[in-house]
Amino acid sequence: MKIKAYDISKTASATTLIFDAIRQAIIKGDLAQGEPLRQEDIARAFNVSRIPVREALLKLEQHGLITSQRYKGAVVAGLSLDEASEIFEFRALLEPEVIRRAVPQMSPQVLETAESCCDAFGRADDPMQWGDLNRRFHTTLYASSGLGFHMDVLDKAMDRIDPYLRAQLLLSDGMQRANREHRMIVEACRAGQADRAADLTRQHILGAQESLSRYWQE
Amino acid sequence: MKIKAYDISKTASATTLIFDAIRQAIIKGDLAQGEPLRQEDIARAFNVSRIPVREALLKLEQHGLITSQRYKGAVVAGLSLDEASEIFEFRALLEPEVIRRAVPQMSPQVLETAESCCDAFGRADDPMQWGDLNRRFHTTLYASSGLGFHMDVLDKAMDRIDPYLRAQLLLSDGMQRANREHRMIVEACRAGQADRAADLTRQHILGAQESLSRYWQE
DNA sequence: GATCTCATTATTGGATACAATATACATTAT
DNA sequence: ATAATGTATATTGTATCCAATAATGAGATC
Repeated sequence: MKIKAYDISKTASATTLIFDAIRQAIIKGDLAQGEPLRQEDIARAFNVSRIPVREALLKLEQHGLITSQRYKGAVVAGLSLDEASEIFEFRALLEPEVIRRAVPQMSPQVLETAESCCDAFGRADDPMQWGDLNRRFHTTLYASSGLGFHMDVLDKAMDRIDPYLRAQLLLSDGMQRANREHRMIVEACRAGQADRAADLTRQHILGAQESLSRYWQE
Repeated sequence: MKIKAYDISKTASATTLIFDAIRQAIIKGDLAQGEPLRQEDIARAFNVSRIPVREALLKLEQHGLITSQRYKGAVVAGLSLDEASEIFEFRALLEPEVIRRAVPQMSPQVLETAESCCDAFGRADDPMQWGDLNRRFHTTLYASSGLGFHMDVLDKAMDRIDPYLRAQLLLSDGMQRANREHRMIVEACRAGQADRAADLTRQHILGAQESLSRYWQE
């Protein structure tokens, strides 16, 4: 079983815990696309019945992380390069607006956290951490925007594309460039330059997309 | 094969049917915000057990149409003016891009369908039909874009805001103006003017938002 | 009268059992 | 041998039952 199965606690519903565990496994690439997810197997792994498992799978399907067919079960969703590109473009459209709104609201504490992500990002040598820190960097800045709905759909978009983003970070200068661009974005935020932060964010995303697209065909 | 095999409604699961029914009820305003949704009641209404009902409620929660608390149940989600405005702005950001991509791909048939929506819109006197036709008008045009992810999140945004959009159509010149603007959008599409269609769409949405905001305050 | 237990009830979360469907394999007919 | 058909098995969908929790109300205490 490739899913990390915690023993269920009472604080959160079983459904939520199972959802989180499988989501992590997919995002980190532990579960490859197309991998089937059998209700019974998952239920055994978590020491629960199939009911909460089914509800977790339903949530995963809504997030686009799995696809399921009636009476046939669920598999980890695949993503073609075209679909990945579409989601990159979606992010490139949305995130500049989000950060533009966030900049005027950013507390020093938020900027501090973002910079600590940059520092840790530069020091980390575990490729898996890069993905986590990259994601935390962006969500930290965006949180100040106060935009609930935008963030909801953005989270979904990031979930969907996360494995590809991690792959992009592993490319020759992927991590180096991401680090450079992150620091420029923070700088613009600290200076209160919302438009510049928005523009840098847009280029940051489109750059990652292009980088991934180039290296895709080999 | 001479026998035409209609698919009995076995194709859809009970969960799906319940989800659709409740979604419609919320979108059309039959269920007011804050209205509690008891699993047992719904199960009786559909002659099923609570299991498919719970799964339908989960999907509705993912769509943002209801909110639920552990051991306390679900209620129809509310939406403040601020939240509604955010979603209008979200749509204003996304839909111009979607239609811009759709215009070059539109078949004559699609344009025909869109115009038939306009005609029916003008003739209809039932306010409830306006909302349906308005929605169908937009989704018809957008379908040509081939953007799967964009449409997914857009559907969610439209679901969320639909009751407010219907309210806006009921305002003094809401329906008249919508009709006018719809025809201008179709015209641009037919002429292959993607940028113009995008711009008109943006103004169409922001106009509806402003109209609703003004009315809201008095 | 107000408020604080504490039992009662209503409602949701989850487990078990059964029904519906798909898949894999064996069997038969051509 | 190949395609069609029947059977067994695996897997999902749903119903029924029990457990955990929240809402309700009656009586006790001040």
